[in-house]
Amino acid sequence: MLTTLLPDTLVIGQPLDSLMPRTTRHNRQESLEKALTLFWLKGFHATSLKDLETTLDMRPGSIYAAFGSKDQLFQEALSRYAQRALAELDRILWAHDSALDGLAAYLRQLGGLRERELPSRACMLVKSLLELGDREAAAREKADTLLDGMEARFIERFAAARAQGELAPDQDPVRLGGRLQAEVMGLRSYAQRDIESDALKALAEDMAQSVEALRSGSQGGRA
Amino acid sequence: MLTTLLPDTLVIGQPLDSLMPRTTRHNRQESLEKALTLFWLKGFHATSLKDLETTLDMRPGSIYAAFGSKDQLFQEALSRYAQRALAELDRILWAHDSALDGLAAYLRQLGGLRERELPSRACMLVKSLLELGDREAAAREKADTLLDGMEARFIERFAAARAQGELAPDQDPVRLGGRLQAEVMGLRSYAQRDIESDALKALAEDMAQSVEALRSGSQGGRA
DNA sequence: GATATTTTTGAGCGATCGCTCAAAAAAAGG
DNA sequence: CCTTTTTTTGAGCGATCGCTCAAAAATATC
Repeated sequence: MLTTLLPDTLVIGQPLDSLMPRTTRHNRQESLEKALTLFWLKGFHATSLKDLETTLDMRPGSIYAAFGSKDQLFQEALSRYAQRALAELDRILWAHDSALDGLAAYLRQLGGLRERELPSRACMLVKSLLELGDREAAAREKADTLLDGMEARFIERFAAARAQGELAPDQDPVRLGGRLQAEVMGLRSYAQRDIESDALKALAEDMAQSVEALRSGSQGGRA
Repeated sequence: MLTTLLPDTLVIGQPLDSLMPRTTRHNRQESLEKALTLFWLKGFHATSLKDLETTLDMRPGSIYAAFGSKDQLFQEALSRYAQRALAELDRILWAHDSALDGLAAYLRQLGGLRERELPSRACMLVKSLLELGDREAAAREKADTLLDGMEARFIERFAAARAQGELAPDQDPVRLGGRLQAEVMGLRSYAQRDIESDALKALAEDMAQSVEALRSGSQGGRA
């Protein structure tokens, strides 16, 4: 067996090949989805590498080759979660001509949380915000940033409503957006409690009506 | 083990020498307070026995002799937390003749959360509700029960407001109480975010005004 | 002081934690 | 087929987890 001590040719990189993903046993997106489900359900600390190995059907080496570390995998899951949540929010908002109607519809839909089969009724971003400490500062800040993105969407919708005359000019979209964000956080945390489905629906309905009551010329009030 | 059946606080008078606790190096109440601070700050899973040993300045054996297990200690801390939170709530409510004013004052005071030095701005009961899983079901249910106690206080206040004519007869105290509970949960979770103190004050003010707007004859609306 | 009882200590248990890396297996190129 | 390169495996690392218990120290009773 002959071996060359030196490379016979200097190979310039082949960018096209390097961009072509070789077929792997595990689909990265599918693995990330499974990890997301697990992290959303159990939280960061209560999810062990053993749990991930079982759920992803991957051995530790493969997980680390694909995602780097438990912390990095968690952060990717957070981003994926926020991306889907934002898409869902947009889907509902776009289905309504009125910005206020869209926001109210989003709240009402949250009233059905107890019927849906989800890893958790609470928001994964809020769970992370409350669970993570200084040792996971990067992930916590990421959750905060992603929440900011959702709040920005609320603010944009209130601003649009005001521009269209739906909302009185003296209403502050930033303030309303923050309030709505806090209400959604509260509603979804409340949904995590051991309550009747009807109670959650009533709560969501009340919050939705509060948003609708902002409409100019409305009689207002928290009916 | 017998000692756990004995009262941990001295009762005035000394009628029963056999029930008099012997002087111990560690005060149980003080230890519990320290544990509460740690659990509130870091959560259940992120708080290790090593952390508790350091903070309480107790060796594992002493901790287990005094509190049974990490889980039991956590549950005692939860109860202590709720007891103090409820006392604080009552203190504010009692300072106002009007039930609605009392509730509004409670909300406004939460707007100052970022100035206060606390283990966490978020509610420990909510943190626990979102963090704990089936393996800590007992503690999670305890958190849920304690939250129910706070909500009952809100409902009672709204009922009192209605009885006094502050609130319109068609308003449902149960529904209003649930809504207020969700708003407080949301406000305090929002306070955990990386926001300006003024933004939190504005949010609390808006929520307080919503409660005040419930007053009969008020023009209502989410100003 | 002597004895009985309670409290505290701290070494260390078995289990699990997140993670590494040399070797094996699989896929791509010739 | 053989060679090269990438992916996957899985035993096992050092650290830490919650926790136990015999011994030591401290306190109460006589």
